[in-house]
Amino acid sequence: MSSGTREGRARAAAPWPQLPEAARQVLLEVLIHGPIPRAEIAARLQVSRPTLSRITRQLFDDGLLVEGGTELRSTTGRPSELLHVNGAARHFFGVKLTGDHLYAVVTDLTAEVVASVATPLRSADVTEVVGQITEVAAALGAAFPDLTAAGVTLAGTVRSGSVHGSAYLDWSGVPLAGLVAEATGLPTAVDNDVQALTAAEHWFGAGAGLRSLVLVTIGVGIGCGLVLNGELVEGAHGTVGRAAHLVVDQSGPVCDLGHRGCAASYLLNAAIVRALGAADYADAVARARAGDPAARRVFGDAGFALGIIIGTVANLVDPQKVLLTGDGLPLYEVAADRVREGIGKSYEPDPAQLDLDVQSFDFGEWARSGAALAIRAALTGRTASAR
Amino acid sequence: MSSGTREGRARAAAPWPQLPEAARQVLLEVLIHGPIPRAEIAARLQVSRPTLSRITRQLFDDGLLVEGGTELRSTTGRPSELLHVNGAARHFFGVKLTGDHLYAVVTDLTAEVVASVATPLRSADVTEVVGQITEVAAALGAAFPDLTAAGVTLAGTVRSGSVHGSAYLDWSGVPLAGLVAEATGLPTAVDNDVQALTAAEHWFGAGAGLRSLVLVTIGVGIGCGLVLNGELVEGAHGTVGRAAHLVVDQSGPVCDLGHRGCAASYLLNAAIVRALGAADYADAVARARAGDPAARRVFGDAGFALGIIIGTVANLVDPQKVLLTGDGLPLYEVAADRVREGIGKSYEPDPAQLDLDVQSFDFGEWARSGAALAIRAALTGRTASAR
DNA sequence: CCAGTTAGTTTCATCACAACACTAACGGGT
DNA sequence: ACCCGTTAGTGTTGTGATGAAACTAACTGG
Repeated sequence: MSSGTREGRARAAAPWPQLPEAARQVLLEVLIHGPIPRAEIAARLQVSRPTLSRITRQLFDDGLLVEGGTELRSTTGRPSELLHVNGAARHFFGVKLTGDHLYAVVTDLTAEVVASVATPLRSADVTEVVGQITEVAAALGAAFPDLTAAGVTLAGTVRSGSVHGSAYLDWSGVPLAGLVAEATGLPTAVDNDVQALTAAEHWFGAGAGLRSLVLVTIGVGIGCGLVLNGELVEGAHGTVGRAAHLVVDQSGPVCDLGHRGCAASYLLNAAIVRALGAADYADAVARARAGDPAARRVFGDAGFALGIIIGTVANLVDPQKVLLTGDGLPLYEVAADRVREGIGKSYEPDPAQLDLDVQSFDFGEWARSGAALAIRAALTGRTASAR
Repeated sequence: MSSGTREGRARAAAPWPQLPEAARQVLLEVLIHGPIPRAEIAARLQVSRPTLSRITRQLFDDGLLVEGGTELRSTTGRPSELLHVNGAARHFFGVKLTGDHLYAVVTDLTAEVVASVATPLRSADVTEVVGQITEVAAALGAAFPDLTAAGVTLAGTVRSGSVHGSAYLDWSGVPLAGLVAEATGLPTAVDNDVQALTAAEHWFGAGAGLRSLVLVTIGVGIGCGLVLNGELVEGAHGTVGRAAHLVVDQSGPVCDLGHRGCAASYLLNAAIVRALGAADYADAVARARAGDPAARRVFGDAGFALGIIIGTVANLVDPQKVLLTGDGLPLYEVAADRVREGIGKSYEPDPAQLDLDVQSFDFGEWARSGAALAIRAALTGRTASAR
């Protein structure tokens, strides 16, 4: 049995070149900091230029890096050649599972989406879902024979590739990474969706390369991810980023957990829909945009609660930047002033030092962050799959 | 001017041997994990035994490491020799400043206090305070000619050795590390007191070697420090760990910032004294211990607020351990059940996974954590002083 | 007292690295 | 147009750190 998994890994790992640690670091640097001259990489990684030359040559030979364009870093002298990641060199498979749907994408090495699919889940049974993932991987992957790794994200508690509790799928103790790796033959990483999105933003998004970062997602759920000291905070028990039930106003509505006036009771899409008696979230947003006073009040209060969350988390970890995203983002359009008010009420330092960055969102982001997870695992050598 | 500071650093850095990076890592490992066999260090640092031998020999020659005792790691074979840090090899100077007092200690390399002093501050003027620190360093250091480095802690915002805002001393933009380094001739590190205490607990205390850790201090102020991914979280603007003003109950008392029912309004020593009309905190504690119903209620509410803070922070960062300490610790003795209640109310995962560790406290800890800061700076090479 | 086992050290070949020296590519002055 | 100064990038080579292998040391149990 153990030899079986070992073979599985060997077979799967084959398409990914055995990069030495130094080469991985260089590739990562180019990935995160975009087109970048050699000199800057050498400075960042504290290596000499000859060493960097040797490493980049290897990466050129592997087709992972290409040169393109030049940049004058000073008024005189020879211009630098800029290094780019050759995205097309490898492709990755990303999946987001919800309670009833499967969203899948194929991205290139720069996490650019090149194909995507969304289908309803046939069943919530683990084996069925793994089977369906495998089918989608085969279908999408047909055009990309160089699929290198897979990443699966879902809402819930994930510890080292095993799902230990999921809000929408009633799974517990499911070694999903191993199962998907075995079924697809791809090294597979599995993580919580918000964690994966945080990592994706930190490597490929608005938070690229920052030392610290807070990501807040709003929508069907409320999520929070942290990057501190340049690393994703993983949590000792896989339950990092619980910020949904902060107390906002005890005379408020009641949430699912029975808290009166917690952030979730104002902020969740479902809470907004319920408070307005709207048909769905889109309807509620439409009413707020049309100027309906009740809708504006409900969205305003939700915005205030969001501000409290942002301010509270920022108080605690003092990040360089706070990213806000999620399918509930229309809330911010409608009630940005109330969000600011909530931040002002809770954030203790000078509000000017809080850099809030609102990132547009579509549902494909979740699946893309699965692919980003796969890229991350491949590059850090943590093939969280078959271990 | 710049040559002056450079000379200052060169003069001061002399007593600390120029340890190569690898040797520093080994020394650190022994410091944090106590008496430890070679094999374990080699495994942790991923180096071969020959390499480790070479490094330890260097450290023996420098007098920083000693062998002592043996340990049988298996039933058969030669026993391992345990490595200890030779604490007496170096001494460090630690200072805590309050608004009106100066607390100073000398510790050895293992952060064991070997001498201590407390004196009133003659003045809150920067130059005066630096002068007084220098006097105390000279007096205490007379018995320890091998003083290697100094560390100063105080409440307030500290960024790279400069004090940018202090609650009790009205300083702003004071390059304290540089000033003390110049006056004492010792490489000097300066940091926020709670940050320093967190670092001290992480290296020398109950959180030694943990990957993640939350420290909550209660007393005159409320502080919170974070260690995540094995590193102290420093904060992008030096304002990490603001947790004092979390909303607990909006029908509660009002704090200094005008918040109604925030944690600080219940929890600060001053708030408890005020609520009870007590003479001082000791009086309030005595009344609660004697069973006075009003006192028990006030302390109980404070305990509940403390529980909310602990639960909220633990929700967010999911630490391996939460350490509780500070001069307000009698509160926990009196109202442990209400603290647990507050945690239960706010902490979302299974409360059993929250490992709360209450650490006894005396005021010398603050100064000791200054020395720990100095040790940390010396060992990580970050002489935060003269830069 | 010897075999078996693990700890620690010495020796030595290997390898990665940075210093050095060189070529390449650019702007600007004459 | 051409040279010069400047910076980017690349071979070459000596140095130094490392781990594999072999060896010695220290212990237990038969």
